[in-house]
Amino acid sequence: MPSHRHTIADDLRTQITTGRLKPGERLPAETQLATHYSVSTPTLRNALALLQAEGLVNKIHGKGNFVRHSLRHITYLGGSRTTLAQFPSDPALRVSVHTINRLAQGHLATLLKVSARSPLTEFRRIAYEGQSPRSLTRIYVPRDLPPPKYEELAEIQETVTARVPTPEEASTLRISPVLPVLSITRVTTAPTGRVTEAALLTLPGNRAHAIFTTHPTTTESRPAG
Amino acid sequence: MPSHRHTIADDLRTQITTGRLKPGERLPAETQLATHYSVSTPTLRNALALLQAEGLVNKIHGKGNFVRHSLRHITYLGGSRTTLAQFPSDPALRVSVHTINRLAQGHLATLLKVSARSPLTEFRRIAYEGQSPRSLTRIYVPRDLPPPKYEELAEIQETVTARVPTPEEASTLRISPVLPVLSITRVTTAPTGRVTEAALLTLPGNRAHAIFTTHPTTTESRPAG
DNA sequence: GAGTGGTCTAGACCACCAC
DNA sequence: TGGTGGTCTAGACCACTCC
Repeated sequence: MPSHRHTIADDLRTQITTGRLKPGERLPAETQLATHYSVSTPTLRNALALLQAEGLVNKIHGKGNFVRHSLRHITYLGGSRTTLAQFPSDPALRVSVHTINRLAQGHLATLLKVSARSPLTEFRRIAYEGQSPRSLTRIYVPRDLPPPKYEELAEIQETVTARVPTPEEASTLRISPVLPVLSITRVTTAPTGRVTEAALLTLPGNRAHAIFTTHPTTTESRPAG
Repeated sequence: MPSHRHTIADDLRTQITTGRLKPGERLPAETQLATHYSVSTPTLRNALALLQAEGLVNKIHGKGNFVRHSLRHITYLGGSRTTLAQFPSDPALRVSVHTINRLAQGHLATLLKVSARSPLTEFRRIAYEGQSPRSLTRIYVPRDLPPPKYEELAEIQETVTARVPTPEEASTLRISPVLPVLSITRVTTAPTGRVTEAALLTLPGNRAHAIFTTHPTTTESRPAG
């Protein structure tokens, strides 16, 4: 016997995938849906939570539940030499940037190999596709370093994990707190050994992947095409 | 103002990470915890759901909530030339392997660039630390190919995603169905262009990360900006 | 201000596990 | 059989968005 929320989720999922509910369309209010399915509002919300975790429904506080536009899949290309100036290099995206001056501390200081309380600049970028946020990037650069010259990058190291978003990330990306996110920490090092930049990317797991390509034997480096 | 469930989760998380609650220990019953924190049982259960998603707590129906044993962190090193013979190269781990003969189909055929119904060998490996499974690897090789020579690998491509485990993966790895997993698809290609091997790794997100290191060569062109 | 979702309460009943 | 978690009810009040 499937639980109520699953039968409700199945019904709504069918309506979405068959196109009876169209992308961008607002679902009836949760109270109305609860009445329609003869369940309490928490139960109906649990059903919607399933669809959110699948990325089918986008819930906006104060506005309603919307059928997601099928967003383009996000492909993060590992090892690319772009830096903060070009980072989300897709011109089709709208990007907001906040710049914050702050001091290194804790994990961040370790990552950048600087001492605690040394000055940093933080760039907090959110990329939007239409109205939907699709990625959050926090970039940290030591403020006492000259802008890096890309020809002189010695190493790019990317660390990838899967986790649940922090409450802040969940609200920023408008995703469910239980939707896994792909978290990429990208540290670039100059030949001098100094870390020129650390970037923390958070991508919704249901529509993002990261690709890393290695050519072990040959030294030829062809751009991917 | 943080919500109740977060403050409760924070408190329990502190008790777990500081060792006041020890690995394997059973937490008080949910009704008792709800009384202790002066919240309703649904609210307390929401708090526990957060800890479950973080992998700190293991919930067993009819028995209780248990503090997870902390296992060693899993580091997946990207771009390594090891193949199925050496894959989880840690000798401290116990590894079980099942070998299955099967036919390519669907996504798997695409991945291996072979036609549907062409013969494959599947190696299904589970690595254990003590009694706890820690990783699941499924390796597929075309059966009509000679064993690859590692000197002749032309390309290793790794695709990384974050998602919730399939029910089968959750039970195999003994993790919560809502705990994110790091999923790595690793495809190796010979100079001939043939795919020699595809490996699907599933790692519990809360104790695994993947590291990719790139050393840009000076022959690469600077990205347009 | 009207309507929406976010969170929470204080229970209820059922399903699973061990004794 | 007793204790545990799984699911659900029928509300309540707060926070956000838009007009």
